[in-house]
Amino acid sequence: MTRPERARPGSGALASLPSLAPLPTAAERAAAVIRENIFEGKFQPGTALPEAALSQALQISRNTVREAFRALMSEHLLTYETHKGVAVRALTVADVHDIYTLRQMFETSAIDLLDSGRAELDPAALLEPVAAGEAAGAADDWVTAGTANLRFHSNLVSVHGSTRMEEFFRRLMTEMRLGFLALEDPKTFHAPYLVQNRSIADKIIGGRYDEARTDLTAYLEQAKTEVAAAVAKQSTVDDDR
Amino acid sequence: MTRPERARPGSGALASLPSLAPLPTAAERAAAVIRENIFEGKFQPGTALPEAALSQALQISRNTVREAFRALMSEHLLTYETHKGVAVRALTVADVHDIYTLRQMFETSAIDLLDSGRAELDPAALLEPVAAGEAAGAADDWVTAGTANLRFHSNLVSVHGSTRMEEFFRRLMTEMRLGFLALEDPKTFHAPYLVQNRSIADKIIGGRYDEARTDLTAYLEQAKTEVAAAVAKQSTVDDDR
DNA sequence: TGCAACATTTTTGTTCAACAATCTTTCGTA
DNA sequence: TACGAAAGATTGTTGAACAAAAATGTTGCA
Repeated sequence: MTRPERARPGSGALASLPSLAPLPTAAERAAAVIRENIFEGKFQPGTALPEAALSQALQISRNTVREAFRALMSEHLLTYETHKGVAVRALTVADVHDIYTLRQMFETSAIDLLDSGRAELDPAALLEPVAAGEAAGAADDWVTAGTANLRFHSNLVSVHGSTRMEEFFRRLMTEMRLGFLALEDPKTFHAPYLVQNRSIADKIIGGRYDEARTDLTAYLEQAKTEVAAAVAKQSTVDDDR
Repeated sequence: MTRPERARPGSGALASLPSLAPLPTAAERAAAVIRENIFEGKFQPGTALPEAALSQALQISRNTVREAFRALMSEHLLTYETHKGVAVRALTVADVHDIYTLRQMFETSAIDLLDSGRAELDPAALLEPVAAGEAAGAADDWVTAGTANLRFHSNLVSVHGSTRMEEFFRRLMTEMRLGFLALEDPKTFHAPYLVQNRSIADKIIGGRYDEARTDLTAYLEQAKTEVAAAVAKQSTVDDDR
């Protein structure tokens, strides 16, 4: 006998839940804490993170702090120089342009794939993040809204079916979150995109691929301009300090 | 007064020279040695690398060995599992397909860029690796020929002008070298591609982009089949051991 | 004052020995 | 043979220590 069908969270929704299983190693837990602090804005871009300070704050040995740093470096959240230690990554305007150029390439080619019938897409993969973004926006939680937004675009790229592309795109999304930190008013930035994501999702699902491509390209161009401006402003502020 | 013009190494040629400057930290030097051993075939794919053994062999402490491992993990040369340590990466057939799909995407879109005049290319960037490959082939040095081959394709992708794409493509090239390790007869594999690279380079430089695209696609398809077969064979051999 | 050379302090790079936690292997028993 | 417990090997982590490099502070001089 089968159990009655009941509503289940859409694709990707569970991914945003905090994992219940505690991370196995101290280094990973430390990395998680540091990562959290970066995205919370506690450790601002450009901030140096001395090993001794983190060792004391997290109550772990310096060697373990270093392991955590290595992990975050490979996530491109920290920069490193020999004998100078690590610092929270600060995006440059060139970074922002590079990132959006690649997003344009990966996302529009995903639509091409759908358009030509070489790939298929579960509508829920787009609708779930859109709905999650709208819900977060309604609750005035713009960090969650931003993350849902990124999940929308990641799921679109997933139609390529390439594990390496997904991994690479995840990296780009991580860097986007660093860029979001530079925004002065996240609400003003994110709110319009909630509407646009809904529209793009509908067009893709409805098979109106040309319109979707056009809208997406405009979307990315606009977002790039805004984030680049925010990052530029941030770097001038840093210089003044 | 100007010095007389004299022959200079073409673009990228110097990159293949061993760096004279010794690496600053012991961890980096250790990583270089391990990397070397992998590509020399001394550490074969799938081989576990115990920390204690490397520590003794390289005369460095276990902590430093771990730092070297971290670096190589982020280069995707080593795999890692908690409490199980690291092992030399062994490509799967799925990996090979994924890699060639992405190569196809990046390389043909580079030609598109040239075709539409949105980017330009220094002919030397293609001709130098082609010549280097031919020279290495003539000297029966198929490791160098393989590396020159990869440089040819990297330089093609460079026309995108995206630092992240270049970095990502370098990763793919590194993984290709892991795949080359599975080849039974490198000469039989590489020799035909020396000729094809020359032909593709000529067509690109000559503006015959459609032909170049066709040839390149055929090239990649053929190479994918061969490397996938070699990797498949290698994995069955490993299973038998 | 401005600046260059030197001395001091801080921070990173690395080692070592030790122990806890987790696999792997071995081996005795049912 | 199959199972499971004990023994052994390997990884995860610590803390202290010192060398080496970078950052900082100080002095002396033009």
